[in-house]
Amino acid sequence: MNAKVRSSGLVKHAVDVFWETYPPLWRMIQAHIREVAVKQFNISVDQFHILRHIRRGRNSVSELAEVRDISRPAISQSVDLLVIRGLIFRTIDIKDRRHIKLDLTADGNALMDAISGDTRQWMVDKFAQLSVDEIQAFTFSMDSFKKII
Amino acid sequence: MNAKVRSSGLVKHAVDVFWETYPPLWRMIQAHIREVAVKQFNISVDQFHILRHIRRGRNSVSELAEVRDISRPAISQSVDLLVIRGLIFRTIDIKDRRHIKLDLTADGNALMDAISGDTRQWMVDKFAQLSVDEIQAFTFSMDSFKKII
DNA sequence: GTTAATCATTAATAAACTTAATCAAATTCA
DNA sequence: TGAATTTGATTAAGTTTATTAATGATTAAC
Repeated sequence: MNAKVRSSGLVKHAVDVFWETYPPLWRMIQAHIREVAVKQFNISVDQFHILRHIRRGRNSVSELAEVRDISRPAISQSVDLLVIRGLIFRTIDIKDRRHIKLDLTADGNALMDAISGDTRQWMVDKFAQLSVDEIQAFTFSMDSFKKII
Repeated sequence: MNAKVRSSGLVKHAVDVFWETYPPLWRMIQAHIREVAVKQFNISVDQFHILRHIRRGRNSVSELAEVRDISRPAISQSVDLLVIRGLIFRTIDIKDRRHIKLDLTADGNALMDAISGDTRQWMVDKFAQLSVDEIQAFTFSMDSFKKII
């Protein structure tokens, strides 16, 4: 068996393991966010993610649509709701009046601080159940994935 | 700095890295599935996941609702569509006539073979861009996550 | 300067989800 | 036993959230 065949089996196995673990872990985290965001703050998980992206600097409808992989009108509608709820606000770019910049209001930031803080602590508690080796392997491999995203 | 503090920083960093990589990677894979499933076979990504779970043995409405974290009526409706499309079929359990087992038809299996095969190959190609160390770290860490799911 | 492209939105509609109610079957227990 | 409860699935009605097509406003291209 040569190196090519060995590494090929390695990759196939990695893909199998991916499907066993990756989706359920993501679902578990989404469920926790739903618990906090919906039950305590009455915003949907999708709205949470939109706020999260805006906070990280994806502050236009087009960028949000691209990063969330849904249509611009859909984002526009969600943004509208978040504006009405006083969590974000729009500002027209003077340089190019087609661009509308989105930013979190003080309320929006406070809400995100609360949800992110809660979720983060919950995740830290979860991750803390793993060994140092396991954490390091996770961090290392996640970093490596940035190359192929 | 003692071990506790070091490992705490380690965990916090892992959570940060998680948010940088995990959601975009998942979105990228979902986008690929959408490309194949929707464009070539005209089923939604959610329908693909339902078929995937049925194929893996989650063959009741309740199990699917639990694993997908949505209501049973929602699953029931999706299942109905998949039955109409001839991709799955229902069988009543003789032992307990409340239970209705779901299974893929020959068409359903063929469709899943096509989509899974395509997606799997695409993922293998993606993963193959990583080094052996990186793949092994990923597999190791994903395996370790099974403990906390 | 007219045409084309870009960014965001509105309008109309469709898909997918929710809760509440219903039905059928099995289980519990007074 | 048999009445009440539980369980699994579905139906019904209504809400949310997405889509496509069309519109408005602004900028870029030729």
